[in-house]
Amino acid sequence: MYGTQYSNVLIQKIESIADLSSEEKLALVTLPMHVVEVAADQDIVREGDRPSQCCVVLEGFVYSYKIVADGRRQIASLYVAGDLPDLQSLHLEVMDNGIGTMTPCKLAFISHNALRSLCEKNHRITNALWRASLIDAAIAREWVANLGQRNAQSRLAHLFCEMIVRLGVVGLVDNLACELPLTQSEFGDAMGLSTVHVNRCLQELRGAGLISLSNNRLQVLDWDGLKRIGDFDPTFLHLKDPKAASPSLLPS
Amino acid sequence: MYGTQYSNVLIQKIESIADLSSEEKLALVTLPMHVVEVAADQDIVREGDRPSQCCVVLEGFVYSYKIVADGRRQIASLYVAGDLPDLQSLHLEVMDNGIGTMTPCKLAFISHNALRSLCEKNHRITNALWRASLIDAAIAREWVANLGQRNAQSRLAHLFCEMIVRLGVVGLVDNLACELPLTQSEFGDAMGLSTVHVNRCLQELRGAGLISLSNNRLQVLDWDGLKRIGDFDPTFLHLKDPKAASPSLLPS
DNA sequence: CGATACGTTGACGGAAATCAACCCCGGTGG
DNA sequence: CCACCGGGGTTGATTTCCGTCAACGTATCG
Repeated sequence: MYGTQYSNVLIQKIESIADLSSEEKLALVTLPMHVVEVAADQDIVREGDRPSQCCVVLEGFVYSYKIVADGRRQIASLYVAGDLPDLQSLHLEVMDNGIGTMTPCKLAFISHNALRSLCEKNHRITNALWRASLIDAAIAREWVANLGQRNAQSRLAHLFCEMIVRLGVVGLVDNLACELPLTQSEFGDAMGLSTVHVNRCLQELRGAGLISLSNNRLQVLDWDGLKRIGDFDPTFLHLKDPKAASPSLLPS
Repeated sequence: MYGTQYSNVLIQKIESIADLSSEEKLALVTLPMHVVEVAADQDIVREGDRPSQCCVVLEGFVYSYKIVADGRRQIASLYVAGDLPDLQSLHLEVMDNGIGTMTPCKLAFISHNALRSLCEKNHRITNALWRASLIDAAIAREWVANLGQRNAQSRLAHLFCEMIVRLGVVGLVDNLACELPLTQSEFGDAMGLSTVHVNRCLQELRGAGLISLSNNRLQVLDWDGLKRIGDFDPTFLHLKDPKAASPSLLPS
């Protein structure tokens, strides 16, 4: 089965970070992929697994996580439409983190073999995928700075800015608003905070007129203010088009 | 100038994570590189730079960092002999972090052009370098978990374990001891802790008989104990040889 | 010799965790 | 139909880990 009808989201994502010729787009579109619908709160791969395929998020929210000694969970990154949560498995045999769905998801699976042979034929696609994995790493480094140096309010503001920009790239932001279906406990696991403290910080952000957040929906009310509180600089997302990093300037 | 006499450290590092044929090793050894000695506490590249070359650490300690709003610094990773601290610049135009020396260093610079043309000629080298950058990302994710979920003592213990394994791979560990020339303030910037608290935690780790640390030298006294306190699992380093991840079992 | 960097110690304060309720709401099943 | 339940959100009281401030010791170096 070919996932042609879904491939636009992958293409759109790759094109936001690299240039593709029309033949390259065709090569990506005709990649054999296997589209699957997965319910919420399911593991896609687990720590220790040795996947033989990579997964593309077509719809829904996916996250990667690590469990530490006392059972606490750290969410290490969030993945949205167009992202490749386990691209690393193409070159790292065993998974050092788990990957799961936060919401019902539509996922496309592409075998390592198909990806590898495409990469051998086309350096520019190799480079684009390599670049995608480097951006993933850049996001992880930004999270290190976020967790290591910023206070709770700032961390959450930074995360909201990141998600607005990343979701904007794939057309999931309208007028500074987007779906963001994380529970407060999941925000806590992502930002290294307790649920209770997340709740209080959200109230402060709401009270300051920066955001509204309810029913899994984020609405940014003051983009510049939120950026300032979150100390957000979109450089680390390495978008080709810098305008995409200033969602408040984009037409909707 | 060819850096043949230094290339063994790069080869050794790449071989610890991927297989190389002798032609591939030759290709790496004959890569045109420019060897430079740099004093301690110098920036190699700064946030916002657009490098045209990548740097290989031959000797010394290098780190990457980010400065956040109020001037605080987060050290995002440490790099030792064999590491490529700014490999990302091969595919990401502008640096989103700075890179600096902690000690006097010997560095080899390789132009992006040379690296790119080598990659075009040889997929296996491309894949090995890609793999190196994915391991970098895996380390960053592990740091996210470290900063987000572990307490101060545990974070430091985890860092010590990581450095023992990574330095062991390039032959810089003898009998569970290595150079680790970070000041307590630098440990703090790396682990998101204040200098004072680093100091107190180090005393606890020393008091518990797990390590001794002085004069820029780390001696692990109880590897299993340190691993336990640090909740350390070397999977995330993705070494080819699992024995290298258990330094206490290795002959010295 | 003073200057400076690094390490150490004590006192104090604060950000965030923990503990424990309680509310609201949608689902479900007796 | 309504009682019950569980998940998510909210709140207050209390605790704890860690940061900040400030002082002091020690070693190195120009």
